[in-house]
Amino acid sequence: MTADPSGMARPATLEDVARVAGVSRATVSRVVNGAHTVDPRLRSAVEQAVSQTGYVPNRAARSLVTRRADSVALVVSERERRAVHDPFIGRMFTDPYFGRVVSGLLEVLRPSGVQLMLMLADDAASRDQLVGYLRQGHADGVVLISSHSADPLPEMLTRARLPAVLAARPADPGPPIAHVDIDQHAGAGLAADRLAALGRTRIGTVSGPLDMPAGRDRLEGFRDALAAHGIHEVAAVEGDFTQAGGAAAMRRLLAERPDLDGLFVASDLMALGALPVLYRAGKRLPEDVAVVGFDDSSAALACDPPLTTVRQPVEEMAAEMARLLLRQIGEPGRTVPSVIFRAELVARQSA
Amino acid sequence: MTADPSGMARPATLEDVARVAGVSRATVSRVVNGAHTVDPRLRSAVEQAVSQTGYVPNRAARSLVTRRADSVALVVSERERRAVHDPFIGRMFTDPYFGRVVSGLLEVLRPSGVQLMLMLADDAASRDQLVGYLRQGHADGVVLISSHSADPLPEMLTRARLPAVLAARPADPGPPIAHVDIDQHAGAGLAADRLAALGRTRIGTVSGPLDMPAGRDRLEGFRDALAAHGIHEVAAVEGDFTQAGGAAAMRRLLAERPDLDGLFVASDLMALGALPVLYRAGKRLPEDVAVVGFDDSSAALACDPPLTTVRQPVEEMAAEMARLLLRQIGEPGRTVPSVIFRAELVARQSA
DNA sequence: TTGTAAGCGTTATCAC
DNA sequence: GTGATAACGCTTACAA
Repeated sequence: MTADPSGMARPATLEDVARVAGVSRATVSRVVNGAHTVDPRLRSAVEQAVSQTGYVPNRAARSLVTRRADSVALVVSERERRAVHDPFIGRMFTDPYFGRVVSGLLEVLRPSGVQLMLMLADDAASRDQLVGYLRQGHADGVVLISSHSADPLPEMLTRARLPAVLAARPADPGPPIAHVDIDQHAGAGLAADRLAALGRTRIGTVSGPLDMPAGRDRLEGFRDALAAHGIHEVAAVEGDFTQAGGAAAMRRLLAERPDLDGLFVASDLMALGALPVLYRAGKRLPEDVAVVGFDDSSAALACDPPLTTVRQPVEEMAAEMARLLLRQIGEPGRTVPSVIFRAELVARQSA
Repeated sequence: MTADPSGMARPATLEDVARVAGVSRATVSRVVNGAHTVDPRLRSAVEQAVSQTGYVPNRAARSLVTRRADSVALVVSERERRAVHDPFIGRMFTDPYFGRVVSGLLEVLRPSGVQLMLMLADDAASRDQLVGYLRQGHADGVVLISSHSADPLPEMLTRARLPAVLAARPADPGPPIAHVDIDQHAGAGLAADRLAALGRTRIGTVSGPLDMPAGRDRLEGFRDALAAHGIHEVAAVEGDFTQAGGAAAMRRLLAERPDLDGLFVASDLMALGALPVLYRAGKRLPEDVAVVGFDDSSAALACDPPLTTVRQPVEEMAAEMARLLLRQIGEPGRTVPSVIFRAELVARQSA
């Protein structure tokens, strides 16, 4: 950063550093890459030259020869956008879940010097382009957040032999691809246990989309645990994991089961939409209706009263995804195991 | 994608395509880059060879020679993390605002074939590293979301002559750097107008952090407009733009001004935290207290009743940032103007 | 342990 | 209009 009077000088290259330090390019390269086979005296000369010139490696040049990008892509895969209703792309981006994933990924990626690229796939063309980029080594691997189980991307990534980790269990007849998830079935069971422990018997649930493994698993887990408590009848309506969808589903559920006293909403965000509907119907929480959510996202605290919910440690899970991905990138061919986290109930005041 | 029996074959290069098409590398490069100086017959031969081989340009190689990365960085700049309370980095990531920005940026960037990298700067070391990367051409420009006005990054980017656009007005004695913002002062005035029109006179406000231009401008704009309505006394407490902070500030405000009948909360997220505090104090909305928020984020709809608020078209603003940045990248040296959007009141049921 | 030199895949400057 | 050919900045055998 020192000798830069012209203001817009060309960034220093390995060659420049070598000249200043009085060694060869190769030696500088070794020092920069932390090789152990360098004379301590030369090393410190090089290190001084590096800071004197403000040298930073050119990633494009490095990438070209190493065939690694030192970056990974966070791919958000969505259904095709609905032209009219969604003026802007990426519904997922405004879900609190997304930010938590980013935070967890960066926690691990940053210390490793790996950059994070953000990509959106929402139709066949964008998926093809995406896989093309990745096959070119533009990114070394993929963390995939998929919003629907018919998504062809996991299959495409597997076939292209690209390191990838899914942010949820893949769809059932899917490729064997590493993923990080919580035990959705058991987690939903905790919600059932809670309602049963409170003596609630007239049970309803706003489920997630049933074409997503998470939606399906939570509904089944809830039902199974309820059955174990001797409750076999449960009114269920399908939501879409959005707040507005939660409100709409709640209205239908209430029409179907006006006397309900125990409610499981399969995501906090949907609960945020559902609660006002309950209030408008004259219900008090938790006296009239005990409500349990799912996620333990910021939406749970946004509820009034604060929502009792099933905690999903999204940041930790994302950090684990990053670790799995880096390992997979580091040891190509070796398949890494999936990791399933345990869910736990966070008791607050709604149930 | 056709001739790929080995599964993990080396991606096709320009050379490969040239061989298949029976032309030179240079011609293929011209076709790929859309040059007009190529014979239509050769062009179509090349195009066929491209799709036959599944060729995708290697960005690293291209970058190396063009000195452009065809990517921009979304930099989130935060104060140093507080070791104990924040187990994970990037508080900004979980703000609904962040997702909206991403969505708006991608809307413009994607069609331009420009990738988005996500970076976090939260201490001196990370800032230096960041500027180093960028000076190396690792990204062509920066969209900066800064969470505090003492942030040295705008200054650093300006000095390094890096194309950059700020997601808000820079701090007052700051570098002349392009930014996109709304007219915060006028926007907050709309909130004041609304409360005045409703006949409210015992006014309070939960402001944003006063060390941020947005926080300061909204408070001043609110006060100035109120004064124009003949209301000169207003109780103000400082919040931090988070939900928990909104709740805490609301408690202090209520202690100071228990009889208040008109409230302006400088962000919807803070309002989400403030409302339950009001309810617990026995206030009804909007009868006892009329409340106006700011942002028109998803949090406004999460409020019960739905929050009357000042709309900030974040997605559109982010799209504009992307456009400004691309223009700045395309015409180096030329400074682009800043863009100030108009705020508007969205009337719902809280005021 | 250090230096030399050969690429990595692309664009761009030339002659043709 | 097309084709050689020389960079771009780096890593990595291989030679010394």
